[in-house]
Amino acid sequence: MNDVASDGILTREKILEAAEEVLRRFGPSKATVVDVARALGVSHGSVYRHFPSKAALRDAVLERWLHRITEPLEEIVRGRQPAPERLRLWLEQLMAVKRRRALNEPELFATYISLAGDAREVTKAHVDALIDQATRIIADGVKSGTIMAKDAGVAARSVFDATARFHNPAHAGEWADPAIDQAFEGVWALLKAALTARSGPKRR
Amino acid sequence: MNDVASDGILTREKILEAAEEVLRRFGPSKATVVDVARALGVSHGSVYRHFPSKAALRDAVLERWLHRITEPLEEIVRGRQPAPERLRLWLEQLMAVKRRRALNEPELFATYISLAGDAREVTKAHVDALIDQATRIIADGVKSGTIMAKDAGVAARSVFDATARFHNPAHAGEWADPAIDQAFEGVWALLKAALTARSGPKRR
DNA sequence: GGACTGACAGGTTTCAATATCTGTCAGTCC
DNA sequence: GGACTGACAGATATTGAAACCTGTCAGTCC
Repeated sequence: MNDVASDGILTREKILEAAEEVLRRFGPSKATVVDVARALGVSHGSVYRHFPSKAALRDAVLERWLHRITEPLEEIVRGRQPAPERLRLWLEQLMAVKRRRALNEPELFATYISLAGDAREVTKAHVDALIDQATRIIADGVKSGTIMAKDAGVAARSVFDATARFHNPAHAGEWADPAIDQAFEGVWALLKAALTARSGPKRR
Repeated sequence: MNDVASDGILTREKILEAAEEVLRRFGPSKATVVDVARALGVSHGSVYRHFPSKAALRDAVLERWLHRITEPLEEIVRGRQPAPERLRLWLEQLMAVKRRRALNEPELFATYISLAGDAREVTKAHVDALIDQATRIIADGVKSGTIMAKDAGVAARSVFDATARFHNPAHAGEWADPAIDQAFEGVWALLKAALTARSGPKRR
């Protein structure tokens, strides 16, 4: 009995693909390594040759999945709009992607949420990548004078934190509320005001 | 067999007290109406004379519990500090209370969190009460010229949303992170800048 | 007569026995 | 000889029967 998937060689990539499909179908609580192996026509022992544990496999799947969020955002980061506008576009796109995934891939989204409790590393790396993107936009704005910020990195993290309700999966349940867009407008108005204010220390 | 608690009359208030104690001890998943009745030395049927359902009882307990959060904050709302300072104090106090409760009353806190999924009414009322407090502070600041905002209510809701990470129970797990205070400082700096900026439309 | 009881139906939770899963490794097979 | 298998121990999940809970109501008891 030897029929490693379609054409014979078991690669890390093939396992990841099958594992993602299994996770998508069964969800984080029901997906097993045995299922993944079965999908590949392989014994589960073989999977352990490529990944040290189920957790490592799951993390790798999610890393890939999260990378597919950050990657398209790069295009916006490198855009030519004025930085404040670009930051807003970036936030909108981020929110849109998260909401789309919460709707269309609920099982993987649930896996992502449950991950926050377990291995925080992958999640943290994802957040860091996003904040890095925001930092680049803001630094760009500072350089061209469209944004005021002492430290682009701190400002980016603060913008990310302040908009948590709109992109953090912990709030996914609230995204159905139609008032959410209005709420974002309110927060964005404050952030924009803060970032584009004519600066200088407060004067009483 | 007739020994209604200590001194004979079963009141709504006594039931609430006992129910809170039971919830505190057993948590939201294990507390039962029978437990509450047992604690009062009463049959569970009697409890249903005062509350139409277990959910209604649980909601009433939480309403009381949440009221004990908003009430002490009133003192700050009515304080004499300049509005921006008062808003900051109010936020700090709010965060402190939430964190203290998450630590000291984990079972009731868990009940509160689980409530977000079920009956949203009580939670919503609590949020509305908090936003009303923030609105009063901001309106006060607008009146005395220390805060710039077109609509105090909108600004208050936005401040509340932007600081969700620091007081929303969905983020309770992150409150242990020592970087959380620094993160709050960053967000507060933006909010303060936005609310105290010398206003006027952006001029390029 | 009105607050309280206790037995009840239908639904949910618990518990322990059974099945499945994870991670390992000696052995098979090209 | 290196990728893969399959049997294994210990841990985790599933299952079905029994126990328990919710919500109701006719009836008891001051």
